[in-house]
Amino acid sequence: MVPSAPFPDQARTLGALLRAPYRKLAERLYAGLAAGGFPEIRPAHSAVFRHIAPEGSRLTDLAEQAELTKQSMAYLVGYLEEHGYVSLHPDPNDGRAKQVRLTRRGQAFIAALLKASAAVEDGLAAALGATKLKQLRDLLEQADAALADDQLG
Amino acid sequence: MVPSAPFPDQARTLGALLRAPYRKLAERLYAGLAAGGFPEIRPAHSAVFRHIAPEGSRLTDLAEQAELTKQSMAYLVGYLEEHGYVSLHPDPNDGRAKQVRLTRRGQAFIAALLKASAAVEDGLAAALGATKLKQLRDLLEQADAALADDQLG
DNA sequence: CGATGATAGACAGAGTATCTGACTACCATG
DNA sequence: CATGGTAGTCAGATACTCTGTCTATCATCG
Repeated sequence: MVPSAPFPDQARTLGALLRAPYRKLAERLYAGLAAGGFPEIRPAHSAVFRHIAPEGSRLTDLAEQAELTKQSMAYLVGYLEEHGYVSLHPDPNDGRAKQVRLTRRGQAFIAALLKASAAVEDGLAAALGATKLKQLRDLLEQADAALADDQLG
Repeated sequence: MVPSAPFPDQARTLGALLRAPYRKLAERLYAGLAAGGFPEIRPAHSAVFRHIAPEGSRLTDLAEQAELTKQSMAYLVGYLEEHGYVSLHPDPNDGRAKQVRLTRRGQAFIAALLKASAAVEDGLAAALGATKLKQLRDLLEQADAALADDQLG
């Protein structure tokens, strides 16, 4: 028996409502990707894949877009390089900089990720209906935009 | 200039759509709580506060509800005890077990958290409209329930 | 063109949040 | 009361993030 919690359902915070499905989704997704041939990729690495440009990105740019420090991004990129998902090249226009580029394997991972994500969404569309799923997406975008606004309480 | 990313807006995964507002919300919330007198509480500690029963909970129960190992939960609870948010008591019915109870400070923190969360939601209601916020909450719950279902693709 | 300040990235070290494995003390059942 | 299960601890590892510091390179200005 689970005793009453101090956060009754009516009072579930929006944070809790956002976190719960996110966790489940991420777990499902990365378990599927691991089973599908990409076992070394973990959720944190999406910070790289989400922002890397097709023509290659500089470490500092990746860090800034992901809102991480350069050191943290270097840690993630180093791991991905070791495992063959990205390659590093000197930037011809800046002797200090390195370009991070996706390898074929990195591109294959992104394709698999998008496919796996679409599969989960299809399952969700089957459960909720496509209309509701679209609504959810739209509302999440609107909420995110509102939360990015510093005016907010 | 930000170069084109391989995840165009149309293709933003649901995971990305869930994570972005969650991160912003959590940052806003915990920054506010830190400023409001609870600087030592971090998001991970919500695993304790979310599940602890008013009459006290056993460590193992907390761990199970939060889907963490006993060791991880012990780590979080130990920190909260050090900082005066919970107290530990022997379980009168089981010599092996300990009850974790909220102190007044712990109760005050939960009250502040709920208040701060409500404030953010009010801001969001002002930005989106109360109807949309309610819809978002409902859809998140439905999506979470669907994701908990193992049948899902 | 050379000095000065800013930027890209690397190196060292730390802290948080999780895990696994092995252990002790206690409970429950036969 | 022996045997097996459960509650919690101890030890150690890993992942991911940070701060501080440093070198090499770039950009600008006199």
